Amino acid sequence: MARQRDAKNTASSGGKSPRTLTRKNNANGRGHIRESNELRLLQAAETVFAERGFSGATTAGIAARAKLPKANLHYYFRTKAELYRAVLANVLELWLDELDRFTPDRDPSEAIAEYIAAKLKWSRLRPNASKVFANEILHGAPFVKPYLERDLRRRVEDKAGVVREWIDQGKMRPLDPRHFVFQLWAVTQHYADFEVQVRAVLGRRRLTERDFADAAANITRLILQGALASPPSGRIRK
Amino acid sequence: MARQRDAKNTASSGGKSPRTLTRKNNANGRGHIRESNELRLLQAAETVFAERGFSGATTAGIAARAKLPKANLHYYFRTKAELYRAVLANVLELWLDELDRFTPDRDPSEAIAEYIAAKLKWSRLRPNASKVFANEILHGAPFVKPYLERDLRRRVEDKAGVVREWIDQGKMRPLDPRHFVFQLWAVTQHYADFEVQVRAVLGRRRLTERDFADAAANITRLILQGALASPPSGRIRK
DNA sequence: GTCTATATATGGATAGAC
DNA sequence: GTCTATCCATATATAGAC
Repeated sequence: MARQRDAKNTASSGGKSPRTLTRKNNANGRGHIRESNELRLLQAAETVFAERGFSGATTAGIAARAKLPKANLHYYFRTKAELYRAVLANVLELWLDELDRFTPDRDPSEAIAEYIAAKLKWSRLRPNASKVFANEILHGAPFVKPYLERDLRRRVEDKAGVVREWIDQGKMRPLDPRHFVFQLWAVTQHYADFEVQVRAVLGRRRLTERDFADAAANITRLILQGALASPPSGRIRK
Repeated sequence: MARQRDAKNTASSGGKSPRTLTRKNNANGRGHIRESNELRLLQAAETVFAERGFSGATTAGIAARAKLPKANLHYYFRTKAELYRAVLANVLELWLDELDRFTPDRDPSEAIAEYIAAKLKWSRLRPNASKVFANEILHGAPFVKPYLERDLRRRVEDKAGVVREWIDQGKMRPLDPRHFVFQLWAVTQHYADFEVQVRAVLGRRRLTERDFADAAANITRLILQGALASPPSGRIRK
């Protein structure tokens, strides 16, 4: 019983666990402690899971980074796996809606450019979120496989339909929409997931905003030139 | 310091460790046992490190998969880290020379298409090698950072020079050569590293040769259309 | 609701028999 | 050169005092 806590309630939604209602955390504004502690743990966990992976991360390490005693962590999140799930849920929520810009009525060049910019923005602002997800997928998606096979698949199918419409309208070159989405994901997330390598090659101690601007410009040009029906060349335009 | 064994000696080069020379492993053809055992351990390790990461992998698990007792593993590779280094060295060797097709005199469209095909081939044939490397980078490259900062950086600088020449010759659009290389890496390695996600979205139980052929076709078209100076449109050609 | 102290498990590494 | 038995460190999780 009271041992089962929902991973989702930590994902910034307001869903309080029953236990929260016990003492001093209602109308008058209490429950701050729980909320702020959970948030600190989630942030710490995002960093540590990104740096060390699931197995490499230790609850002691996460707690230390959050500046809370280890037992406290286990009070808020019963197991390491539960905390990990909560972190993953955050990442998915972060990315989920960015593909929504793909609608048949929009200009593909605009929608695609915006999507690239948005994903790169997350790679810059939340590299650890991206890394945790990458690590999860890399190792066979033991936690999020069902999500990939249901929700993500549908979502991509859906947006693939939009891309097909763009192609039919003569706005894009003929291409496989699903592979196209893979390519968008790959090039944008690369700057978070392979950050160390990017830094090494560019000779940077840290990636600057400028570097990300360069990346955005290069990616956008490459993708748009590569995928859009070239306006100057004499393609059929309805 | 005698504790440090060179990672490279295990990487299929003939460099035998001193200990190898003790009993029955020279001219007359012995040392088979060692060679075959090391090979089996390396293959098992590649799989297990790919599936679980460095911390998640256990020497017991690797030994079990290689069908050798755990102590045997520690006989051939003193520590888990040493075995891991050997696996990494294999991957690097695998990829190292593929960029060599980039030479100023070659046609960029050919060289680039070949490079994409080669990297995709490795993603198909040795996905675990790619995953081990991705995992290493993801977690800050604790083992290969020096390699990235010296060898890899120089190599990319070198090939960036070639791309610049191609641009100057009017064969490619103006773009940042280093980011261009990142994009090649990202889209090709994606099919190994994010394989589970690709499978989920495509609804495959396994990726087929056909899937890789589709990926190759889509990537090649996108990149070539995106990066090459378009012959039909009226760009300046020296 | 917080934290110290600890039970229990697991894994890396090695000693020492064969 | 091989492998069983074991040492020791570390990690998850919880009991129980505050």
